[in-house]
Amino acid sequence: MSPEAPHDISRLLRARGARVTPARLRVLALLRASERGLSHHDIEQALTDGAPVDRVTLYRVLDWLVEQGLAHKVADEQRVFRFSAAARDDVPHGAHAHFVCDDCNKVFCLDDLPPATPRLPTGFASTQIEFAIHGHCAHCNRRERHQ
Amino acid sequence: MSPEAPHDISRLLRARGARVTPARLRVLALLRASERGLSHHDIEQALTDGAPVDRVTLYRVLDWLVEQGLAHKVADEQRVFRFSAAARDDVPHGAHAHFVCDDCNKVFCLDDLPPATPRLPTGFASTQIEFAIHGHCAHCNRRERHQ
DNA sequence: TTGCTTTTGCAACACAGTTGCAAATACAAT
DNA sequence: ATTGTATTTGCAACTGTGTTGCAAAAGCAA
Repeated sequence: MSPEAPHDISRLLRARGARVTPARLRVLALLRASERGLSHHDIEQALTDGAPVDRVTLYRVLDWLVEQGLAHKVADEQRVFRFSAAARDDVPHGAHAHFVCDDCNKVFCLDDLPPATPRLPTGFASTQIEFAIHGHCAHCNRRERHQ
Repeated sequence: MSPEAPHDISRLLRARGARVTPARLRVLALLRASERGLSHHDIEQALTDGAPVDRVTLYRVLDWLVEQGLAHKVADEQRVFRFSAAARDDVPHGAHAHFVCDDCNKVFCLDDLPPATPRLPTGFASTQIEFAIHGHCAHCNRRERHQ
């Protein structure tokens, strides 16, 4: 993962008509540089440069990033939310399947997977389909084999 | 769902060399009679017959049932554990398909759903497929229409 | 009934995440 | 640059789910 200049991230935020704040810059940069899905706690620990970010602010920044489609939010096995940066040109969510690596907790978008709408019981109406495949990603598979 | 006699459940527990207690009987009977996954809170509410079950006891009974292979434990999107009775002849893992009502937040099991294993990028390995359809259930749809 | 082991109930705790609100600040308009 | 304003932040207190330790109660076998 090549490190990105703060300016790039800044432009990314501005392009969404959003305010560019240090917290958003730092958190998104961190997510984009990370090989793994990070928990709130992980991120709090990792943000050692500059002023410490308030717990609540961090929660809000993370939720905002998810809302903006810039990050993914998935609950891990210990039912703790883990966040990872979304792919650059991300399609609106619900339109594609996700791959969740149970080793590094990263979320990969599988754009070319059309989740076929199945038949539902009478009276049920579907608004969104969530399709997540769990397993081990290529990177973690490779690392596993070398041990 | 045909209701089961307490005696049947009792035999089921005894067959595992386990002690038959009221809490275990009532909780397992409830899970077996329910069509959807139940949260700890749901179960606490539902156990109106007889003496109220202690919070902690309920947690322990549920974990014990899971440990015994008599129940499944899954964290939902709101990171709350939901429990459901295990099928008699247990289907291979990863075949779970759910409908999540975004109004009442209940989870329905969709038995007859084809979880076709899709093709993954090279190096990726799938262990479990999570397929959740979000929308409005029949009950909430009806209620919505009457307002 | 006795005796031993498992299970229960209680109180207190741990931890992730949330809410309300006043102070700070990004940014646009002057 | 200065000002005005809506957004964002930081703090404190709170919610809800799940856990731990331990003494009392209950299941079950002899």
